Amino acid sequence: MTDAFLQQRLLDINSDLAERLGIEKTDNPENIVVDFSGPNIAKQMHVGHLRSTIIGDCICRMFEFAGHNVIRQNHIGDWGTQFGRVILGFWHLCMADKHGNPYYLSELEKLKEYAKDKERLEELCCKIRDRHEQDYLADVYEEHGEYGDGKRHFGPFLAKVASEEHDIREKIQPVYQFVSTLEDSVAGMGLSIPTRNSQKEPISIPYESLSRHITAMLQRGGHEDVQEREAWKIAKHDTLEQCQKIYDLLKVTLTEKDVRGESEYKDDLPGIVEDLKKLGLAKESEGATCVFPEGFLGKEGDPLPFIIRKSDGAFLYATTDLAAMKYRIGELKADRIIYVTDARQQLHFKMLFATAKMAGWLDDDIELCHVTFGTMMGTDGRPFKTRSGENVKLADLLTEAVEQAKRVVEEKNAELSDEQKQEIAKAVGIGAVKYADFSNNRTTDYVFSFDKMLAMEGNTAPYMQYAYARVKSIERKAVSKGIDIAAELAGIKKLSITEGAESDLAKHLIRYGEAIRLARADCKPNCLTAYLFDLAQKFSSFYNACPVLIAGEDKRPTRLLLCDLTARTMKHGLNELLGIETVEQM
RNA sequence: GCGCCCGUAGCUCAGUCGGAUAGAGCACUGGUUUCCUAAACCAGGGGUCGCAGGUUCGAAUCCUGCCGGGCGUACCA
Repeated sequence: MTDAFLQQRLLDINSDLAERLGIEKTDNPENIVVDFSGPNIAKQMHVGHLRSTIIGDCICRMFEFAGHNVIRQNHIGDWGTQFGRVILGFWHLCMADKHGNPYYLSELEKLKEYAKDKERLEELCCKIRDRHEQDYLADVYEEHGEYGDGKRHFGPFLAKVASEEHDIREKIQPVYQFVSTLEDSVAGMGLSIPTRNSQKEPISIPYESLSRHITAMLQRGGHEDVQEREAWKIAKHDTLEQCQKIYDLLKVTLTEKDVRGESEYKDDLPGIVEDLKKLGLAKESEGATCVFPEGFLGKEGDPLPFIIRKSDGAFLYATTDLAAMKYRIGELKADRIIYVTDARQQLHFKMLFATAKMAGWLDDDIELCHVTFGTMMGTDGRPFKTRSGENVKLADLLTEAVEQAKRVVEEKNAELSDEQKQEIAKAVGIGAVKYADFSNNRTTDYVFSFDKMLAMEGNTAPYMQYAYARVKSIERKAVSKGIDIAAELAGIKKLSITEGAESDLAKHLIRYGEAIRLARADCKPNCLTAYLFDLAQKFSSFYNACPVLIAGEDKRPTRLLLCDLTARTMKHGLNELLGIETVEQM
């Protein structure tokens, strides 16, 4: 690389008025659908959603910057089995209301406590089941030979809930957990519970499959379930509101308009199954409707099914994903679809892609891409959980990160105002969580540690943010010394790069576009963080070796330019592409 | 059993469509503040790239086998 070339590139970047640091847009803009985040209804976002959410967001930002038309799709889990659990949860809320006792709270604790004590667990489950049966039967009536349930208590309760949604807000999540935990607990105990089938005939089913039974009935499209759907809407709205707060906190570019959940495809599901049957691809097998894509083998070497309808008639995520894919190709005109999920879903997506291909739903030029990532581990080397083995809520994790960052700020910079400290703590804490994730190779598991991610040394958010703050500090000092940076940079025609640190920094600055290209091509944010870390290191060396403001007239403009380009590049990378905040002072 | 991912310095990891003495960070050792933020910088030690073959002028990288770990493998997502 000649000096002339290097200087010309730096001057070109400096004079780029489009704020693109001299990086061109693509000549070939595509419609790129990115499916990411996808939290579940009635469950708070937990650490399991973090990676998909922020990696997916980064991918969107990178393709958008390249000039593509990115269509974000938050494929939330609001149909499927959770649906039945939410309804069952509401039923328990109703019964708790009737008894004047929120039994689900204390019983949830006990179910967890007795998890390893089979005898006591069984005793508790029997007690719960017996009360359930009594409550259910007390709410059933028969008139003129017609069998109905929920007319006395559950129906009116749901009507009340629909009109007083704020009252229910706090209760959905614990009761949902209660239902899930109860289901897990009673599995294999051989308990059964009375309910009805879709012909409104009384039947008895295994207790652990009650929520699935409800799901299946609702998916068959019972018109008498209007109330349940109304209540479910409240739960969904509530969950999304909580999620949006977290997206905003994380600086993730998802909004309500990007939400298109599983339920949006519910009316398409029977058609999907029919179409695949007509094409001769879907067959009945062990009561379920399955596609057997070529090349997928099960344990005994037999063909592996891609199940699109369960034996109880309910649809599942395979069906929904097929419907979503048709929508994205047909309505959104996707040229490329990127799915961002954990690596465990690889087989599902391989079979999904194979099925869509066999069905002829894919033009050859449509690219399907499954971007996977590893599990977040605790420092003990096991998947990151709380001490009691539960998923860590994302809201709690982020709060903790900001608090820990606040402590560091207090320690390092006690003289700042409270407001400044809080702002810095937020940028550093949230930034640290995101940066730690981005800087690790997507495909491998990574160990989550507050201590490491909040360290000032090494490839961390605070180190980057500090480097940025130091550049900004030079600018502030320049103003107080009466140096007009804008004027010096505008009039710059020729650079003077003599020191090794200057040249190292300069050469690195002109390679930003290359780093972005690499990161985007493989959907690997760590390529970008590696570049930015190198940049911060090279700047720090330069900062130490080459004084800027006291440099002679011959050197100062060049050094000011290097500072300015460093700041612009770091800010662009951190803010625009990674969604990590920078602060002017720290 | 089969499939996918991983195995690189004491620790955490980059580098993997072949290219020169294999790179960071942490930790460890020593040094640097009359000068723009020391949350920094500089210097140093430390690696048979899991093992064994093969392809190649050249392999951490590609191929085969093995060992070790993780995940998945019919009605959860």
